[in-house]
Amino acid sequence: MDAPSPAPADLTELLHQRGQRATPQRLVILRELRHRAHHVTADQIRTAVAQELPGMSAPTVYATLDLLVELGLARRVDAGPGAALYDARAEPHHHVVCRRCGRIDDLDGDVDTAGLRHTAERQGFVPHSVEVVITGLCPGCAPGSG
Amino acid sequence: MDAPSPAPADLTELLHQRGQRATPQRLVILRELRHRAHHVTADQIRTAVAQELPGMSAPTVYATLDLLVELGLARRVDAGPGAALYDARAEPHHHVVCRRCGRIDDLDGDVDTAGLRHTAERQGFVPHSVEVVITGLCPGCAPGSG
DNA sequence: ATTGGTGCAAATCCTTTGCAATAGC
DNA sequence: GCTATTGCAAAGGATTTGCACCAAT
Repeated sequence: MDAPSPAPADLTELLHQRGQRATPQRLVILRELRHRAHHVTADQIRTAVAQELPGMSAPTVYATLDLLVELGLARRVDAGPGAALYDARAEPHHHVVCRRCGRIDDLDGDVDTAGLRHTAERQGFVPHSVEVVITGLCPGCAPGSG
Repeated sequence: MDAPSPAPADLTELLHQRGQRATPQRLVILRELRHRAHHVTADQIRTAVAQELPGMSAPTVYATLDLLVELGLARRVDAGPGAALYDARAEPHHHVVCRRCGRIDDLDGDVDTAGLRHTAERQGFVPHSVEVVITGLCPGCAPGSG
């Protein structure tokens, strides 16, 4: 199948390879990100990990999330105004955003990202990740549902 | 110099149908948006139209862009941190973002948005627009290009 | 011991809000 | 004339920066 969620130990190794340090903050943030099935904001991460590591600062959260994205262990999703979202789901997946209530859900199903990547390559780009965001009305906000 | 592109008169009519007013600010912003081949930030719009309508305020620009998006005449693209982008290109198109220099280009080619919309519908969503953003390295930043 | 990382607080940037004056209908 | 819309200024929220202390290697 697909990747069986690499253990957080990988992060330690990855960091050491780059001459960086495996701090508790980094390990805990990645674990929390993986523990969550869905996308979270930087602030939600901060709140969530406060139980394990009280006093973690916002700059640390942002820096760590950026680092995880750079390492390819997390994805950043910009879906409209407000805070950016992060997730560490192993399988590729995309999102639907309700433009009325702001709700964000996963879009399951097969997306031809290979084709999209190929198109980008033809333009000289080296694709790294593909984000698909569908804007519309969620079941709760769609007319005729309430 | 004048606009051979679709007449802004459409906007006037659309607004009147909704009991709203066709102000010069709205007409000029839409024309400017259509005149530009690419995506622009709200602030770039403000700078650009300053020649025609000096003193246009930021709130007006944001409100107008929101309105145009709501009317389906413009699209908002969230591609990473920083300011949101807007464009009024008629044909569906998507974007590639360089994660090193931040450059944003159009991704040309056929994207199966119909399939994506259908997938969203199966989840009970009413899709409005589909955004595809590919992150990676642009030709200038890719290794081996210079 | 070294130096990368963290926390604090303030700064910065983007966007929205409140209200009086203006201009479109 | 009625009221939507504008402009001003300031607030609001998300993210980043500078610097001193601490902790991972």
